[in-house]
Amino acid sequence: MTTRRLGSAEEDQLTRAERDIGARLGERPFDFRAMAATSNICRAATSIRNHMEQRVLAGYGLSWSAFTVMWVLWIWGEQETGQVAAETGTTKGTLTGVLKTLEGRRLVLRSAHPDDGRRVLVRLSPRGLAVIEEVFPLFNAQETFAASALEPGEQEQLAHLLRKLNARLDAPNGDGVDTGLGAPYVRGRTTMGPRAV
Amino acid sequence: MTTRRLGSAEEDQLTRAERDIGARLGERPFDFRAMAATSNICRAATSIRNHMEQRVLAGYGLSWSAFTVMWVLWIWGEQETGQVAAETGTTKGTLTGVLKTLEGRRLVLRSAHPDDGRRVLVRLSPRGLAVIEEVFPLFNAQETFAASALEPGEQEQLAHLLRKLNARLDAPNGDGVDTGLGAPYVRGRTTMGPRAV
DNA sequence: CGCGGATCGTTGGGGAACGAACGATACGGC
DNA sequence: GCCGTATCGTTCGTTCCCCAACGATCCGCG
Repeated sequence: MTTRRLGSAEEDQLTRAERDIGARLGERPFDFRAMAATSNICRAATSIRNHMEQRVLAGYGLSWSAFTVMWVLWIWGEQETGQVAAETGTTKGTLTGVLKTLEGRRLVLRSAHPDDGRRVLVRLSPRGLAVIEEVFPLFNAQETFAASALEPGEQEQLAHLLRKLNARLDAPNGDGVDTGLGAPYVRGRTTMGPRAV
Repeated sequence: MTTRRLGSAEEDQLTRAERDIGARLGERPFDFRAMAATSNICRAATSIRNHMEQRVLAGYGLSWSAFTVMWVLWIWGEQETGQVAAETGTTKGTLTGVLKTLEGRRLVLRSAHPDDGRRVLVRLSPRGLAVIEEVFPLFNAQETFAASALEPGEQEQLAHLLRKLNARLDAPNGDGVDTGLGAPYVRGRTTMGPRAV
């Protein structure tokens, strides 16, 4: 093994992919520390989400987005749809569709804003409340399973490091219009911008 | 506003969302440690991916999946499409579409397997090689930016913790058919072969 | 050989998500 | 009071992705 740029102390812990990458790119001046951190974040998030969708949410016919919306309404109560969109990390247009689905299944209720005719308030229906109160314990149990690879102190340290990283990414360029309350289980975008090349 | 700068002391603390969650669910016997770890992973991954798509990939008209495929071909060279699908974490069907797009843009080349008529080999075209060699340094520079919220030692520790967590999630039930080489920037769900549920 | 089962890549349908454009509503300058 | 501007939620068109079939190909066994 001829990799030397990567951390030599804990090479035993590197994944096979990371070793191959070091062998392929090790001579180039890349930031392998940052690469290891960010790529493992992406990988972990994908694994967690797949795990949850398959083990918990599929049994209730809930998409990740739908679960996230219900979670936000559960924690913070009735809200305007714009706030929910910001907190769940989706666009307003997407949220309209998600809410339509949830409303069709009688899990959420829409109501007009008392003072502002443009706004719409959303809240969990009694049935939606029952669902999230049943689903989330299962969800949390799977979180426990995933985190059980780490000691409690390690779990806290992981969260601590990620919070610092998130603080940097959430507000990179000014303007205090941050993503709202910062709901944890955010959902990401998928599209790209203009076509080039 | 840029004037609203949180002191580093506060950044150690929980996010506003986490405090609200504690206020809302604190009385219930949930695993808040695991919740903090997993939810911050999801949040960080979303932020990273959005950041990369907007700052780097959009300028080249590359989707995250397309970038991941090109990255795999860059590191591991010519491969069968099935291997690429497994390593990038997409289904075979999705990969067909991605490869069709990339082939239409002359970034990858398909060729028949010499021995097995069912299989198809994929590799980067010279133009695709030029693109990934131009894009990845920019990508890595943004990784550096994201990770700059942490000290080098913290970056390594973060990667270390995530590797342990990934190891647990990647092979929970040993049907042995792991996800291949374990490409870092995985996307979507890994092709789940048999019906597990 | 020849046939049945297994494996591979492709296809088509449906769901999710984004961005841009649209009507409806609220607010402020005149 | 009125009209231009801003904001809010919805709709529309596109892109992306998963999944369940499907045809093509390979392999083992009689």
